[in-house]
Amino acid sequence: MQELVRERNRRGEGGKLRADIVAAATALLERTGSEESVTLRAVAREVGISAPSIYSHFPDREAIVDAIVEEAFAEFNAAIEGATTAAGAGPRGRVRAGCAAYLQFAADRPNQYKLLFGRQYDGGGEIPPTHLLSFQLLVDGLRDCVKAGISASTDPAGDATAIWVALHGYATLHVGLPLFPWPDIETLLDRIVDGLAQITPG
Amino acid sequence: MQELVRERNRRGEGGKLRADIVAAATALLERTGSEESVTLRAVAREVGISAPSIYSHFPDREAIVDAIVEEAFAEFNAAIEGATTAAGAGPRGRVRAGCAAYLQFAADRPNQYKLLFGRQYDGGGEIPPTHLLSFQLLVDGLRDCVKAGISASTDPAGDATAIWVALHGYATLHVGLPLFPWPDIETLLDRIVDGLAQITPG
DNA sequence: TGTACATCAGTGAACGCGCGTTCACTGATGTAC
DNA sequence: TGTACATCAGTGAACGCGCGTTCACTGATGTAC
Repeated sequence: MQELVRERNRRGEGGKLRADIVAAATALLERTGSEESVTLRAVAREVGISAPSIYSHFPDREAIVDAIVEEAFAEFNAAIEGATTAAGAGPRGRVRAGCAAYLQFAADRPNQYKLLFGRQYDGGGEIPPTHLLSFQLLVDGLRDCVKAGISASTDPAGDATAIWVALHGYATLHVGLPLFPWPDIETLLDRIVDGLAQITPG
Repeated sequence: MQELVRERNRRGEGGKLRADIVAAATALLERTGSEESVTLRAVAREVGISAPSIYSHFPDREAIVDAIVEEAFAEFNAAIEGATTAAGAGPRGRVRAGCAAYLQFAADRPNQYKLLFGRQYDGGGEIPPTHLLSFQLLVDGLRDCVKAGISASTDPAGDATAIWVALHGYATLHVGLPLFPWPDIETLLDRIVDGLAQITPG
């Protein structure tokens, strides 16, 4: 709970406050563990401004949360994409690296992850592509494995879904149940990827 | 929001109110979708009593939630155990039936399911056996598959963990993302069980 | 170069709300004599 | 069978709290003349 008084921005630099608000809200979310405790007043306290100041940059509390989600998805996608497209690995290696990065993000920022994929989403008639980029990369990866002759999959999208739910399940259960006798993460990842992508042995 | 006035219990029947409170709280949770909205006052409204009446039966708000969890786990475990021990199926059939019942419970009562496995649990030094009964049944089921010679698993507990996270991931993602092009649930279950339990083809 | 002024980046006080919890109580119901 | 009384199953009013949001404002900073 830092109660520092912020220095006022220069004229024309009011926009800086917006970024500070999102950063503070993100920190608050990660620290407190729940979206509900990212209150408008708590965010203001964290930034070191008065509560009404937030209304210059966000129409209401929910808009702050939306901004956290947007920024978190950007960083999440960048992490997965970066790991997946890293050179020097075959198609299975790229899929594995993407899955590992997925779990790494969830482990590093569990509450941001929970916000990304733990909320109800039924608005807008269609899921924004940003939300499915990691899934899309996974489907592409499985297709590459099939092309390379190392996967027996006849339905890469369906198998990618199976892998995705396994990753999501591990990401959320592992955080909530740290006392469970979890197997080694590398072993578990191998089993999930090889078992569900139908990687041919040998 | 029923605002009905409850009939006062007879003497010696005060205990009935406890059950009514838990039932109302559970209904409220399932209807509103979040634990936070199961407030003491909302529960009282739902039952049709005044807020202070709850203190005869629960020391505080959290105790109500704990009671929901306890009851929900009992019913969840009964559902899985019932499906698993149903006669007339081989070891793989029993595992599959248990997994199907797991997903059925999560689909029927998503918010109770979320409360069971979506919360942080690090208290008490050890996870209560009630919370892991379904997992234990799954491990036993995989062992039976190995014994029957239809699974190549060398680590039933580890493979059961992989299956569990996949089930959990599907249960939670499916509820939150209904617009996603989900594959047929039976197909997905087959892939998860056969792929991760290392069921030998044929 | 000096000054009036517009604008920008905020603030402080107040509102109504629902919350958890405490307190002193009430009135029906069963029981002892 | 009648009645005084204890007990039980609740109630109504009040508290302090943090919340989201609105309102009228302030004071520093840059700009036009």
